[in-house]
Amino acid sequence: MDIIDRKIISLLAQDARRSLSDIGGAVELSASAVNERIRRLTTSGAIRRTTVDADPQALDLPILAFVWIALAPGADEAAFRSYAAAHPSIAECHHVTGPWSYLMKIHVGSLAGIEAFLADMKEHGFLVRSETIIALSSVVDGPFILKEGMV
Amino acid sequence: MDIIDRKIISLLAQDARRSLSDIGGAVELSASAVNERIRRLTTSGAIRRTTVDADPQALDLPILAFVWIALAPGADEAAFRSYAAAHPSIAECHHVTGPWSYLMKIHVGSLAGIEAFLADMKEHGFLVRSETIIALSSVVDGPFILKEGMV
DNA sequence: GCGGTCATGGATATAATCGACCGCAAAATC
DNA sequence: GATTTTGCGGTCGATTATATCCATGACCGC
Repeated sequence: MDIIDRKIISLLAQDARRSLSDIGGAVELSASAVNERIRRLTTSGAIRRTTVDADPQALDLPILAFVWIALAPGADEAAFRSYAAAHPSIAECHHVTGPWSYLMKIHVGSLAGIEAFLADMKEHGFLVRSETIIALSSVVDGPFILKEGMV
Repeated sequence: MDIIDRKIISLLAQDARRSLSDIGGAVELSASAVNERIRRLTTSGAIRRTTVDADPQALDLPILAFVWIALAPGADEAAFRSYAAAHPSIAECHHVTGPWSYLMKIHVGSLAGIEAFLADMKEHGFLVRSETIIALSSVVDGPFILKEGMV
């Protein structure tokens, strides 16, 4: 993982469809060498995957919200984790410091979608208390990766 | 934007390097048709870009934190926005509801990096008050896109 | 029936992949 | 300390796979 690898990752981050020879030109290496480096970065896990950043608006998911939750006492943490992993609306879910247990980032179609989301978690017995913060606008937007179950 | 377009986006989200004929097989369309759909999705903006999801650990940015900030009264919002957009550590920055002005997601190399980050914002005159939440672990991890200035 | 939209299939251009070979630098040996 | 060995990472050219383009044809709504 040298400076060239970083440069390659940075270039791919901007546009993963650039050709190997194009990238090679940018880092002064042959296409083959770049290919080999990308292969190594991928197998070592430094590059986790190549993906597409979609527009949530175009997919009818205009609402971005952050949900803090306190897990119900005695809740099955493992069950919660697989629930969160499989849930199509949950883009991220982090165990965090501070007064709450988890912070989740969710994409939904409407405010009703937030209500349904919270109700579903309550039904599953995970939720005792939560706080929802809605993003009004995004100065710097993270990529939106469509989850499998969301189709 | 029909169900096939969504399926294509979903397939690309999992692995943007799949071949057109491969995707064509999955959605029962020819490679050409898939190519044309992807072209349309890209020009219409439904697909914003193809990118690579990197491992922050591999890039020596093991710490993920969320920072709430209250913008200094009378601070130049436009200046703050361009500062945030250009800042290499800021993966996301959202204007949000609730008691704080902005919620930011940042990747740094160490706890000292958080301190430096906050100090820099204070120096720029944006910050009056902030609260930092550190992610201990991630149940569902968002993609990490290496920002240009981070190389 | 007509125009527009979208898919097909084959031809062509472009790009990725593979294999043989080379050079440098570090480790091992004399 | 000099020399050989070894392994990593590179280049180049050949091969294969893939994307792109184009002409044609089916389907749908008007």
